[in-house]
Amino acid sequence: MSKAHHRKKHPEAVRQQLLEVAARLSLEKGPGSVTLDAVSQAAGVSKGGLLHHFPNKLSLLDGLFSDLTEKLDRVLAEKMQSDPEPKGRFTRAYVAVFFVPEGMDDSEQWKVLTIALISEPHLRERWRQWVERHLAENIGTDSSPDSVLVRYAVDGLWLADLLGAPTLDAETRTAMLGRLLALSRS
Amino acid sequence: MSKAHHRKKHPEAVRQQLLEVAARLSLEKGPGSVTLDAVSQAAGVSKGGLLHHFPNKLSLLDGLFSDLTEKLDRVLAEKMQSDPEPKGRFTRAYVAVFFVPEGMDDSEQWKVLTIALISEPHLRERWRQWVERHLAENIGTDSSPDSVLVRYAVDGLWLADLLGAPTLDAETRTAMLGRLLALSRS
DNA sequence: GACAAGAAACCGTCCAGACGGTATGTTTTA
DNA sequence: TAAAACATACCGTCTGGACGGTTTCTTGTC
Repeated sequence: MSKAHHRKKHPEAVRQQLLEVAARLSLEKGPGSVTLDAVSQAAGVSKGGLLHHFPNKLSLLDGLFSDLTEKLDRVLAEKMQSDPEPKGRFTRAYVAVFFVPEGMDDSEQWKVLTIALISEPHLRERWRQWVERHLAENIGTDSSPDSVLVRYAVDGLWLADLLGAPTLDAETRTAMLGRLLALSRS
Repeated sequence: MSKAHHRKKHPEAVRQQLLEVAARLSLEKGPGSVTLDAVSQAAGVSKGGLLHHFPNKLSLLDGLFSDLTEKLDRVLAEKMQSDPEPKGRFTRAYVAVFFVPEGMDDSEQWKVLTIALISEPHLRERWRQWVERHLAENIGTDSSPDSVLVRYAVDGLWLADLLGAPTLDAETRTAMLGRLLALSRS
């Protein structure tokens, strides 16, 4: 540490920075704007540097996917641990993660996942596996029709946010949150 | 009319064909594969021909958007007319259109809308207006929290389908459909 | 701890192909 | 015959990625 003035190398930080930039670009200017040039430049790295960390574009997107789902898994696990009631535990964690007021920085990053998923058919298979895995892991506690419905509703609101549809007023939003949580326990 | 043997030109048909091809390509190979070359070739038209109907790529996507939303409006209006109960009428039409078993040809085409929407920031504004308009038109009958929730749930299932998530079994699906319709009336 | 030596991190340039779009035809229709 | 409906040829730019360098880090050896 503390050799900042020596311009020490921080490969892991650079890698992370590249992923973050890719995510931000995709979110702000659409997935079409995620080019090797744009990403590397915005990350303050040369294109060669980028291609050192990610040998091709697909592996960059793949890395982004892994990064995001790993983070997501951690957050979900965290929320689930602090929930005393087993029934609907996963669903409530899901709600807590995705059903948040706009602008919460955390929520922004998951949006990228959806965008990447839709624009890259290749990633869909990985997503399918993610869903399948979590469904199987929580099959005892979160497979009631109501739980399923709750998660779908969250996804819907999620999508609406992503597409910039008119925002719900805070009141309705709170009411809906309560209802969703209630349904997760029924 | 009836000059079919003369190989008459059908500009309107060509235009439609171009839109259909663009939609199919976007759905099957991702929005990135929607290029002027690919679309025109797959539609059996030269690139110049395409650019005659749509002076640039944006106007092609814009045309696709208009085409799809107009069709959607027609279908929704149709469903609403054959629904005797005013309360939740729009929501039920929405459910009927989007909550259908996979493979129904009609549902495929709406998927393209979502894909285009996500990948083209420019179209999002038009979408916002579409949503706003329909929300305003049905504000008396379809603005209860439950109606909103139903529509979001449909959107969620919709997104799951789009991302190729594991399909619901027919049983659960039917049950959910019933529940959604019930909620639209509450 | 000095130092060689290889590995990892990163840079800059170049290229082939794809892409959106223009300019200019030719045929068909009204 | 004028305009609409196409086709053909072409251009400038961008993009993914290959490649050969240079710098920095790590590791083994004495």
